[in-house]
Amino acid sequence: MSPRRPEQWKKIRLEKREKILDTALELFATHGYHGSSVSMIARKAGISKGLLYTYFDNKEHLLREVLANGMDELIRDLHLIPDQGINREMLLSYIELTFGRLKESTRFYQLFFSLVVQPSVLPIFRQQFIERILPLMKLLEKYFEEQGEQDPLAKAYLFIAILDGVGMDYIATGGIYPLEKLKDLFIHLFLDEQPEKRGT
Amino acid sequence: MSPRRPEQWKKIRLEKREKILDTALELFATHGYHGSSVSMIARKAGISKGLLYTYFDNKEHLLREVLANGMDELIRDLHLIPDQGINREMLLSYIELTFGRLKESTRFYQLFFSLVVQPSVLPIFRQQFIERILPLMKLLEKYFEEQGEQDPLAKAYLFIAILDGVGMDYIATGGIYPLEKLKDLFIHLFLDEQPEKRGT
Amino acid sequence: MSPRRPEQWKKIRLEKREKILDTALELFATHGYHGSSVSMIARKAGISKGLLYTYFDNKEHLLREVLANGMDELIRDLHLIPDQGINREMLLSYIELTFGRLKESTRFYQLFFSLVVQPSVLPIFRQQFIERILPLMKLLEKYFEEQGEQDPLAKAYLFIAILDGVGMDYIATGGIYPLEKLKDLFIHLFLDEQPEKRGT
Amino acid sequence: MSPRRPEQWKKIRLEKREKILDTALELFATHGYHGSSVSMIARKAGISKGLLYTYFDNKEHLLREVLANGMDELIRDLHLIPDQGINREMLLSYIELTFGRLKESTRFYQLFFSLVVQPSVLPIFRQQFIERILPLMKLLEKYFEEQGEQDPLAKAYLFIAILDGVGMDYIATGGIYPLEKLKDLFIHLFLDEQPEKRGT
DNA sequence: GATGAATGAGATTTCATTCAT
DNA sequence: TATGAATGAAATCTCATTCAT
Repeated sequence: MSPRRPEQWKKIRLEKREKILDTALELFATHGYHGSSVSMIARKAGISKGLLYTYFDNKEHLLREVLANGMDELIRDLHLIPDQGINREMLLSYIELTFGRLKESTRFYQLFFSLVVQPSVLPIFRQQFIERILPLMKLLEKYFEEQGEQDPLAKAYLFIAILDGVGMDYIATGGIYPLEKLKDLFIHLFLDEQPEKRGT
Repeated sequence: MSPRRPEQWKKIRLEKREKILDTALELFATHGYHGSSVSMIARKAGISKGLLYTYFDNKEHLLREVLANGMDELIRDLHLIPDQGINREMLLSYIELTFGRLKESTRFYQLFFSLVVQPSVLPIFRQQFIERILPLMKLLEKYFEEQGEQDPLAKAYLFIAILDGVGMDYIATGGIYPLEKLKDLFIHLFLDEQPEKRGT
Repeated sequence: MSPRRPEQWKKIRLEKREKILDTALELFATHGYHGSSVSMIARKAGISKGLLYTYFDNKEHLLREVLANGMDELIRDLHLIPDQGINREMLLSYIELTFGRLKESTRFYQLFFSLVVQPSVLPIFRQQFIERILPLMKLLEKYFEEQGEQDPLAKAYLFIAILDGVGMDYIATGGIYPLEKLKDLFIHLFLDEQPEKRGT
Repeated sequence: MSPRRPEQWKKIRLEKREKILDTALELFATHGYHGSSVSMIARKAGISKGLLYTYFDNKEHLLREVLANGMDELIRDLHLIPDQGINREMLLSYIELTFGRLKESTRFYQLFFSLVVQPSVLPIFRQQFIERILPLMKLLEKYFEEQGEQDPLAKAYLFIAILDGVGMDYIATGGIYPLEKLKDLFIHLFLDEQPEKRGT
């Protein structure tokens, strides 16, 4: 056997790392962090426990990496620049992307929600989450303000709540959930409605 | 000395049982089922591990009882009779009650959501949950149909999604969440709107 | 309710004590000493754990009493006086009684055998047992010597071994064991045979 | 450094497994199944409790393996083929081997007897035991029939009873038991006797 | 006399982590 | 790099015994 060149080694390591992260995501998402043992993860990933510990310092670090990994994927191509404000088109594309990601990365959303609901598992997580969502809230508030909403902040909260609620219900019910319909209804609700007509 | 009378024993047991259930709910909700040890629960409830096992056969049974207990409280006074259909007033009262319960029984909602998202912890739970929510869905669909909605089922899904999303966000953010505002917005959205005006 | 007279109390206590001993015998015999919990015994005897401890100091004492009780029953009417030697008639009656006791007190034999085989459970027991069986051995040896046996001690050992073996097999196989036949064969073997004819 | 080769791992595991089985046999035999804790076994075998569970799924499985192991040893070289019947020579060799095994594998016999007497510990065991002894009974019955015995089945029962009784007494009394003498007497009883002379 | 709640020690079992090879 | 044996702490659960009433 010829010795592998450095970049080959690197590639192998990266692939194996990815494999571990995927497996860990799946197990953490379905059984929870405390409900998934390192042995289970290693076995399902097809490696030894010992090797896993050369990739990740410990179980908590593994969880952090799983989260970081998933977050990166989640916000890929999702460029909402806080300073510039958003328009109707940008919001539409944001919604489309978010619903798409929900389908692609269901597992990650599942883990995500479980950690949001149960923050004691990884205390820093909730803080990070709030920090990340605040800029979005600001943008939404500004957008709804420009649209002439009476209470733009509340509307922003509602926007987020629906995204979260649809996500949770989609995860809870699985394939039978009418995700597309909900998306259309959602878009209709936030983009087509003419708020100035309300109350007249 | 005379032994305690049966009703004395009963009272003692009932009170202690309640205490254990409360403690377990709190810990299961914040740390998750696997993240809460029986020792923790016993210590926090001020009793020995051994005694806990005279009240509940095992940890899983304790969880089931916690759930059953919470469910009972959740649906107390919430009489939606499937056969008769619902009107505006009944829906309003349902919403008011649900938002109220969210505030009163936040802990239970937290546990509830975590189990919905992570069904492997207690597999029967998801099934039970779906069975319980189906009648409500039917009622909502019928109501929205009578209101002249184009897609009443989707609207019903949206209704549930918002409740879930608001609940989750309220739990995730704690006291700072503008629950009352969201309730008003929610009521406005589903009860005040005149759908026949849409698109005109 | 009129207060019970002292002898009534005494009678009640004695009966309850008997009930506990019976229950303990049954459980110790079937599940073993370590396999039978005090709770099980109390529940099956229809009393509370606390009461049991007013009758017996602790679990080991209970076992001792069970053994003493059973032993008394076992050797009732079985008068083999070491000094006087035994004759054919006495031996026959001893065999008859022993086989009869095996049927009556199967449970006790079961416990007995289990303790003989596993002496660490109650260390004193083996010693007591050996002390009790030695006089019988002496009598048997003397009897077989008088019968002209070549090796009377070995014959005595065989005598005991068959009793033990039949007892064990009877317990192991239950009702289907042909105890009567074995008794006849046994009697024939030790009482009918004319040893002086052997080898001629 | 290179990892251990598979056969090295295998050898290590096999040896340690044997060590655990030996220790478990000794403790189960002397203190009984319920009387021997996993901690005791692990400590005596010189390993941690945790490691024991990588070798055996649980305590009951350990007991089963101990039994299977011992059974294999017990019946090694003991070929009694049911179809062909047995002759005097084969029976003699069977007796010799059995008495030999009693000496070699005293511990196993001890465990064996305790489980026969107390079947609730491992319910399947008694059934297995009966199934294994039935063929032997059949062979013995046929042999004694050919020898002209009046009641060959009873004689077969007696044969087994003596083996069991001698075994039990040997275990109960330890080194002082005259095993060899009993063997000679046993052989004399079943192989030298001329049954046709009886009753004349 | 009688109850059964209560305990603490210890039982069985699991698991994150380390280590020799 | 990779293995899986090995550990010790901690998890779930049991049980002999005590105690207030």
